[in-house]
Amino acid sequence: MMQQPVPGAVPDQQQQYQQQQQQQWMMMQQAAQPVPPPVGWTPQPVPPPMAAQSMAGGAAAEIKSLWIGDLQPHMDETYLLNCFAHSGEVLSAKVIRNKQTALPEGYGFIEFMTRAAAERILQTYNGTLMPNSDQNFRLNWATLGPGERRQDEGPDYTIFVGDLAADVTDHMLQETFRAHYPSVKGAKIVIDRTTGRSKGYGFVRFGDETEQLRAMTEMNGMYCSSRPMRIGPAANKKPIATQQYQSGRQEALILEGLELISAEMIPL
DNA sequence: CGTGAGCGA
Repeated sequence: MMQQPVPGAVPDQQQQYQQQQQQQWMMMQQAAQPVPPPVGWTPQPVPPPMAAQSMAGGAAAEIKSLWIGDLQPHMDETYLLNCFAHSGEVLSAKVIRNKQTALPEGYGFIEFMTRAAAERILQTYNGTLMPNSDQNFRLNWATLGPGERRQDEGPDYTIFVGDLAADVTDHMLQETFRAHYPSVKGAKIVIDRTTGRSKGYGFVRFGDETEQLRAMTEMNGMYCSSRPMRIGPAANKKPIATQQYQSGRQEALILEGLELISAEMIPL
C-alpha cells in the first residue's frame, strides 16, 4: 500500500519516496543499457538491482520435453508412448502433423514428469535402434521459446571448430575439449540436412570465458580423431530478443544490450 | 575454407 504524504507531517518520507523512485529509474536504465562507466568514475553507493535479479533468476522454466526427429508415418503417439512406457515417467507424446493434409511432419515431442527423467531417456536412447524399424532414435532437448536458449546456465562462450574429420561426433568433440577445460558445456557438429553427414565443422560452448580464450590458442592444431582442428571465434548465432516494447506506432527491440529503434521513435 | 538441422499450442 502506498501512504499518502500528510501535509506538514513527516516531510522526509516523501523525500525518501522520491529517492526510491529515482533509484528505480536508475535501475531500469541500468538494466536496459549496461553502459560501462567512464574512466575515473567513482562508484556511488547504489543498492544492487534486486528486482531485476529475482526477475531473471526466478522465472526460469524447466524444459522437461524432448524433441524427436526422423519419425516414420507409422510412428504415432501410441508408438512413442510404448517406447518409453517402462520408465513410468512419460507424461505425453505428440506427433506434429500438417494442418492442411494432417500428414505427419516427421517429428514430435515427448514430455516427461521431471527433467531428470527426460535426461535419462536422452542419454540412454539417443542413437539406439527404434523398435520395429531399422533406424536410430534422434532425440534432443525441446527448445523453449525463440532462440536456442537452454536451462539456467549462464552465458555461453563459444568457439568455432573447423577442419573436423567426418567421423567426429558431438560427444567426441566435447570430450576432446573437456579433458583440458572443465567448464565445457557441450559441442555440436553441424550436419548437412540433405546428406545427413557432417559439414566438417562445429562449435564448443564453455561456461568460463577464460577457458574459452585459452582454448582458442591452446587447442588450435590439436587432433580430434584423425585431423588437426582449426579454431576460430564463433560468429553470433541468432540473438535472443530479451524484451519487446510497444507503444502506439513506436516499437523497439532490445537484443542483448543492442537497441534497435524504429524510425518512428526518433524525434523529429 | 565450412559459422549451429529439426521444435507444437
